[in-house]
Amino acid sequence: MIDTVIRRLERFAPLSADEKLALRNATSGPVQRLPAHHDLVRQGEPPGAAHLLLLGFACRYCVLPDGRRQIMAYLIPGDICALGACMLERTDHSIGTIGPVEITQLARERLVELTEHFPQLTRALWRSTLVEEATTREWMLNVGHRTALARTAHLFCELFSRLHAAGLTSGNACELPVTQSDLADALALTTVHVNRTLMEMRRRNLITFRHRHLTVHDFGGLQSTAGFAPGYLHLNDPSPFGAEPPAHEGAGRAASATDSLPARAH
Amino acid sequence: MIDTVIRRLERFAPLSADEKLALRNATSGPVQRLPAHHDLVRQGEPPGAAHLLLLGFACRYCVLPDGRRQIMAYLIPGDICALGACMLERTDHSIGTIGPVEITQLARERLVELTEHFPQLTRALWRSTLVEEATTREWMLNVGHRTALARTAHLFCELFSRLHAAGLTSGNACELPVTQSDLADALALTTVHVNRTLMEMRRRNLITFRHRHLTVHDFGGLQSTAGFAPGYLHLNDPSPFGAEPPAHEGAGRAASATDSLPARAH
DNA sequence: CGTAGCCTTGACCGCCCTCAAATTATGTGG
DNA sequence: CCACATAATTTGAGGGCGGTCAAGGCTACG
Repeated sequence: MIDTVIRRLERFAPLSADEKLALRNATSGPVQRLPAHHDLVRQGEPPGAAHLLLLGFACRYCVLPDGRRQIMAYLIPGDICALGACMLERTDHSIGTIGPVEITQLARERLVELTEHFPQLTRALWRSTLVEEATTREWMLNVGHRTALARTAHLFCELFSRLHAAGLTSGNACELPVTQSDLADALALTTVHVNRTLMEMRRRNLITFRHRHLTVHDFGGLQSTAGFAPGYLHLNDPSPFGAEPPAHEGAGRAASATDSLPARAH
Repeated sequence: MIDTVIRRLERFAPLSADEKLALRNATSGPVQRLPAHHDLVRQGEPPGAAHLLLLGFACRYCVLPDGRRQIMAYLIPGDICALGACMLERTDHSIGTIGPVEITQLARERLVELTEHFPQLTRALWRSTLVEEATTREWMLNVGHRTALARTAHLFCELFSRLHAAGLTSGNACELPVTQSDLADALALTTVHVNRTLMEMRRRNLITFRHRHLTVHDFGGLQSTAGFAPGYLHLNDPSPFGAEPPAHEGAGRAASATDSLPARAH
């Protein structure tokens, strides 16, 4: 798994052998198993350590005074959780597991050491947090401007693309260990409406999502209903289904030609 | 102005004399005046340079295929525009002026040099982008979960606090050179509804916003209608109006005791 | 086999959008 | 300094997307 992380970081900056070794050493601690709904970092507390997520899903979230939860990012295997939080003195959000997960710690002091000695590695890590920020901005577009259908489609496009890049898809399907309620919290919708939207998406033969298992029937259709342009993910990977000009590319929405996504699985 | 920037960066990491000097030199270029609605960075293009904003307002924004604009951040004097964009190969958003501005450039090569030689400065810059990200997350809460009234109040709380920290307020008032349409694009509302909301806020004697001039009549009330907790801004400055326990601090919303905001001006 | 969490469906309602038009600033050339 | 054009603000009427409340069915797991 650490190889996946290094490969991803090297897209952001070339790493020397020393830097790779240092990163390996920093993440070579014991593997911890954690249950579902367990907080790695809690809002308002000083950050403990960062964590490399090996298995399972986690999320960055906030809880509002009235108890509603907003999920601000999904974290998938290969992601470093709480890297940003770890660089600040006080965290303004929580990071928690969704289902059971496996992680390995990346101690805060080690991280500070790394950033003091290795400028290229630092740049790579910085850039990876910038991509997270770009994703957050895209989510802001999602909750602010898109209809429930487009919004949900967009989330599925993003997750499927990221899981594909991480090698966690098989064909046009993948495991997505989240409940409809987790989706609702990420989409700023109610579970009731997420359910209706999922029904509608199945009716349109875009996707089916059952038993925490996602099948994409028509990625092109999904993409165009979402207005999904994957550039912000900075994946640079071959897209899940080949190549096709991204749909809905009107004024200003930019997408590089190399990472467009295709119309139809099978 | 550069002193303001350095002071802010020093809250994130202690800077050596060398680092401060290098930063001064990097931003000592000629002052440029730019008109309103001028793009500094354009969505999809490789980033040119970063810019230190000296006077006037700018914003980070995206334009959706249907022409709607989402403003994702307001940039005020003392902010470094496009720092994040400059660290990535391709920008996924635009940065444009709102009214006329004065800026000074920070060339990309200089920025790369700085980050290669000065780890503390790099950390400070990194952290400043992390605070931007935290602000983006807060905006996501805004557009996703708050009513038009709370949403607008939240934006005013944030802007007033930031302007206060930058020394750009006078008493309970400040210049806010944005139109209702600019507010609408930031709040994911229509101008029509922003107008109605501003009316309502004046009726409640919270604020008046006329002729690009904001007067805060009741910051405490504004804060509590917004559910505003300023921790995410990492200002560490004395709050605009003194001290008071933040309102609406229910489950999970954390705020440090040092940066709460007060009930009433005068 | 029982229980708790998760999913599904229906009826009703409210916040904010849409469309349209009037009124008031802002700015520019004469 | 005024005439005019353009931008910005204000107000009204009506409609739709998604929320709320409520109840029933399904699935997983001990």
